[in-house]
Amino acid sequence: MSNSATASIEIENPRETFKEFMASKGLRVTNQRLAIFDAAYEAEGHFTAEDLLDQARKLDDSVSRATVYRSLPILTESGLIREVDVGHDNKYYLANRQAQTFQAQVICADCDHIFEVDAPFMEWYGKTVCGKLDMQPQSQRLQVVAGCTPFRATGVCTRGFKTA
Amino acid sequence: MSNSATASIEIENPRETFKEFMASKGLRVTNQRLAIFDAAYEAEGHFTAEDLLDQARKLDDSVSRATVYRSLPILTESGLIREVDVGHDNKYYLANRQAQTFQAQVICADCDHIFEVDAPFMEWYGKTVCGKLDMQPQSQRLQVVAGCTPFRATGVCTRGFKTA
DNA sequence: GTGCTTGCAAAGACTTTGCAAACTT
DNA sequence: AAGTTTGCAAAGTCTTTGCAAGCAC
Repeated sequence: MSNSATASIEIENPRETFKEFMASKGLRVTNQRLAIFDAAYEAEGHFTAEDLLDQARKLDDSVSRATVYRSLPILTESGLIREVDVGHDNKYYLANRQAQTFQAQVICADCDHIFEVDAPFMEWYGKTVCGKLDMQPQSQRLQVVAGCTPFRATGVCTRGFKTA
Repeated sequence: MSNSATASIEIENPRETFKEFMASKGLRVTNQRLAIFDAAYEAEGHFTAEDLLDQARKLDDSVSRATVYRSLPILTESGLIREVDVGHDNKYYLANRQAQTFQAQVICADCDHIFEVDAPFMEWYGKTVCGKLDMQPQSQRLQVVAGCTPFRATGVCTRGFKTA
């Protein structure tokens, strides 16, 4: 799926990077923050704040919901996780294992799974449109909601994501 | 800004169209629903549910917040208004005066104004990506958050949108 | 008259915040 | 020791919902 020439620099040691980020910002390295970080990087795909709380508590049962909500902005600011807002529902988050460039999302209307897809032209688009408006792009997002052809034909989610 | 070949069919009589839509769905034509519709079409640009409540009450002071929230899905389903979800904050809505095709949004990071921009290639993009995933596109959105060059240079919003 | 709609107020869902205790540096 | 950070619970924001009265058809 990702066979473009898009640069995709692997982040070597994300946990250390996170500690260094906190140190550089004068933030303290607490067990709760590390548990939340670890939980985020253990996750396979996208997760919500609530998912993250559940997983972080398995690593450190003192983690509270408040701390998760207070940590998410730190994690996103560090670039180690990305926020993915698909609207309507909650916000989703995603470990940024590769320092990815421009990604679009395809949201399955049948199983709600979120697919991440490279979309390098988003950068060009942002610059082009903003140039006309005398503005400077800061971020962009592109999302497609789509029905799953095999699911609708067979009634089964052949990709292994549950049907709800 | 909108000089593409995009088809842009003007809706002749939106108010009648709305009444017909309700009749066809077996929904009753109430004063409240009409006031909400009228308020939506009086609005210049984007508005929130709360904005709509305020304006609709000027036309019919019996309109309640609950009815606004209950009417918004009807209005969007009829195609007479569009929902624009820029994430984070509330949802915004917009009278669909022209039956517009594919539009992207540019959100000003300085004054929060939402610019609507034609982006016909979104359709192509949705089809292309979904084809690879064996899916069928239902809707798509493209949004760019951008800083305002003149505002940052002069400290004044030269477009006339307030500074916050 | 029938039953969809309404306003009200309460409930929900998700997130933020005040405060004293606990912890990092 | 100094000052952040934490958990808890309460508060906040936006939206939805139960119910009896009211209105469109």
